[in-house]
Amino acid sequence: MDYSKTINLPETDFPMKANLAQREPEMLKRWEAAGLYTAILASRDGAPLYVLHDGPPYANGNIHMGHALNKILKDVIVKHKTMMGFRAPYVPGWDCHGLPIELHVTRELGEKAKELAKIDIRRRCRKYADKFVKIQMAEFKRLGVFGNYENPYLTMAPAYEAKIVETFGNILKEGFIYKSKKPIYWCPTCVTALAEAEVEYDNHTSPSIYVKFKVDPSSFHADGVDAHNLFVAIWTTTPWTLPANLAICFHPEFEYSVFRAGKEFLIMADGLAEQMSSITGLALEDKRPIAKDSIENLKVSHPFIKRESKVIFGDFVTLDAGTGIVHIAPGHGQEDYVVGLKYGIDTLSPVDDEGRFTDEYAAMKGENVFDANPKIVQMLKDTGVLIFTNAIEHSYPHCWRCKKPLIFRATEQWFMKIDHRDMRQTALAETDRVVWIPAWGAQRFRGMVESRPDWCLSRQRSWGVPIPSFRCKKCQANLMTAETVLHFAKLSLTKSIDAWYSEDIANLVPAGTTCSCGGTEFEKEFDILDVWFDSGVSHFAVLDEWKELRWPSDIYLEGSDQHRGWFQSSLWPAIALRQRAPYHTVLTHGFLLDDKGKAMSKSEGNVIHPEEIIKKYGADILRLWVSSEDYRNDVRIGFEMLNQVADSYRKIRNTFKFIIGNLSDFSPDKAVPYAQLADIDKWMLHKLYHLANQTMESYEKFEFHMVYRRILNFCAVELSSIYFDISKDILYIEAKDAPSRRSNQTVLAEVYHALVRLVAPVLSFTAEEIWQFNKNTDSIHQQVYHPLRDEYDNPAIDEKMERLVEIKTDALKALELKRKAKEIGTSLEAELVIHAKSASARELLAGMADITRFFQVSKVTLAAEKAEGMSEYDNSFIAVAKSAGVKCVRCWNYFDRAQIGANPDHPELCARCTDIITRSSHE
RNA sequence: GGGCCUGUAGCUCAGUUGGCUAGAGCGUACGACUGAUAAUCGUAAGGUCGGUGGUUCGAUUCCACUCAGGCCCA
Repeated sequence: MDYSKTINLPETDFPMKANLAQREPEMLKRWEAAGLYTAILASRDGAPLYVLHDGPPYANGNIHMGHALNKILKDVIVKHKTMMGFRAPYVPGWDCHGLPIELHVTRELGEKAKELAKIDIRRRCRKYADKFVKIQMAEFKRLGVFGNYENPYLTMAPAYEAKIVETFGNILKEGFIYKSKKPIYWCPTCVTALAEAEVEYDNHTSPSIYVKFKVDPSSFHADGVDAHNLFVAIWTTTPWTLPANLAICFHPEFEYSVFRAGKEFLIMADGLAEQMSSITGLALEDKRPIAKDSIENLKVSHPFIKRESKVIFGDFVTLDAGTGIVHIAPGHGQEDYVVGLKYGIDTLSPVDDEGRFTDEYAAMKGENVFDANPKIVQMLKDTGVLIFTNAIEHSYPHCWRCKKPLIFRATEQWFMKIDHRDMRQTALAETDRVVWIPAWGAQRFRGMVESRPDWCLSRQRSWGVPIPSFRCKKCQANLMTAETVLHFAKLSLTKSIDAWYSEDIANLVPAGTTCSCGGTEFEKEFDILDVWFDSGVSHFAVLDEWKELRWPSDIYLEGSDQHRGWFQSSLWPAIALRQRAPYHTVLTHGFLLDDKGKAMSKSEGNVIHPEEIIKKYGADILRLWVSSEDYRNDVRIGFEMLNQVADSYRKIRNTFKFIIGNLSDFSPDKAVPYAQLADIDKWMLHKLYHLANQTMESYEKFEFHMVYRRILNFCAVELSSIYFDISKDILYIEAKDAPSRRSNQTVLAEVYHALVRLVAPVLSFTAEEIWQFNKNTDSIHQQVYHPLRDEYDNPAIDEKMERLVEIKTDALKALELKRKAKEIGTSLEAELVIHAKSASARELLAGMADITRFFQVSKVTLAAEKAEGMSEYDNSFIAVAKSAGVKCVRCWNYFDRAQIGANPDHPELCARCTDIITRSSHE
């Protein structure tokens, strides 16, 4: 007779094969149709709020793995907090203004771009950004990231733009904004400022000159040195910047000496003397080291303009070329500018928009700086301060558009003052108050806050929020007050920000605005705000404005590059206006690298796209992968890892399938009270209790890789390998409603309810699939974590089971030997004789009710002493023998012949199976 | 060149204040089962804890240097 129909095999249509690539999009449709995000928030009405404020990705291009990592992490946090019972809204945002988009648009337009008005460029940029917001939104949704996609925040939305202007106005009102000069890349041909990204490096031939700066004889004394013939030697490839020279810069740690060159004496770095000699042919003799304090005391004058050149120090000076002393023109070089700020040196830049000298260098007024180079060299020669000249070819910045060489030139820019009203101090205090994860973020951030210079807020571009400053036509004075800015902010709300470009200036300033000179006619200026300011005020524009949110946020979560970026650009406006940081916690993740630990780049050809992974594996695998990595460091990705994660996924999925299948005839009313459960059931609940607590704790600490680890281990070891394997003898074999079977099912149901929720923040699709498979009408994501009763916590049982599992481990080794010897196949064919080493373990074994089931053998004999034929293992002595008994064809256990077939109707069954069969056939 | 960070089995991660033969899961090999079956179970083999030097009775854990890699500056 075929008894296989009489056993309770797991029964379920829950598919083993996930087929995520197909099933997930269907799930997304259902979620969307059900308005799930809104429903989840509604289900948390009145609950405590948890605000994760989204850092806006740039609306340009498709998303990459970095985006996927970032958004999935955010989503896991939001879903976890929701499971914890919080109301955790998530408003995604996009950064829409800025150079990359403007460049894209203008490059596409080509020559036509020059003819288009700013407002037309802006219109095209807006359209372009809009397109990618939509694309990225769809991509984020596909990852299973829940959020308010109906009403996201866009930095180019009218209300947001108005908020940017308003915030700028408020900060101006508090006295943080000032205008000053700063050097930037400038194309004299196109008459425009250029951003770093628009600069192309190409070879260019420049004059290479060594120039001497005269030292005031009263400032230096040394035996054998004629102080009246003493010079500091410098080297430069831009003679035209010499009229703007205001200082010479030494390295604070290099060795410098006075060298005799004929009748003259030159000061330069020891390390470059030889190189200079060989280039210039100048013999440098009688080296006399010169100490740093002597250098500090030097008074040096400009080579051809009657003024002092200040002696300063900077560690950007190198020994690669030149003299080890750098000529400093703060108006014409980045390093010059920075070191100039430090020493309080003026930012002189006597060059106009077309690259011609101005009144400030009257001697060559109107002369193009590149044309002026040879003239300056000639003049240096005539004045007798030129040591040497030739030409060199080197890499030099060029304009991407006209391909002509660029200059670095100081222009008027708007700045936000950092050291105003103790803002830096307040920022540092706030830095200490914020929780940084990982902790080293605090140090890194602190260092940046301590040293950051004033924030240059203005850009000479088209695609951004205009700085509404204007000029008096009469006296040319610059006019911009809090009143005029706030007036425009209001106006932009009704008329759109583009009014700055389209409307007459008279309509944009408050009525009656008058310049101090009495002028009432104005003209607009067209600088825009740094896009970092746009996103930096998102906490005002979003947290204050969306009714479901609150200022400040609980957490910001971005890549660690944002320590310098968004975390800071968000901090300063917040400190300036509210004296506190807009976040309580700042969590950072590392960068995505390829499987060898190298950065991903197109040129390396090692880029993996999220789309690729979703197509091949599904979003849940990608999400599970994210959770498997310790994202606080850089994370590597490769197909080996993804395959591993896919294997883990299958383990978890099959665990659920097994549970579901074995619960097919179970309902809560059939549950068995805790007190009546068998030890192993209680043990399982104990393990579950701790798994749940530890998993939730790991979520709380944002250690998702520990969540992954714990759950996977639990599924593989506690459940699959131990509990399920042992329980099958009850679940399959016993009568459907046998108390032991109902006990198992009670435990399985608890495991199910706890586990499906614990897994949901990560495996969002699969958890929902499981949940809805079980005829639930709501979403798993509306649930809270399954509460487990404290009575499940049972350390005594745990201790006991631990000891028993140790013995079972021994037994498995013993059985494996027999299997290797081809004496047995399944362990049920074997019998064990066990003598545990410790008395306590012997006692435990003796007290076991289901010892053969636990060891999964047909017979266990407990020996009082170690006996002949036993082998030693870690915790016991064990002998294994092939059972001499007969197999019950139903339960597959082996019994003495006498115990089989007592009932003639069932000659091949053991007593237990006979009993089960006969009783069920009477029903 | 500077600031910060990372480097434990093939992979992903654990390793409490320095102290027993450095752990886990996965993968791999071999095997069992065929009543979780494109599943499940078992056993086993894998590590000079990036390298060198130092402190210490003793270091994966502390210090210095170094190599490789990352982020941010210059």
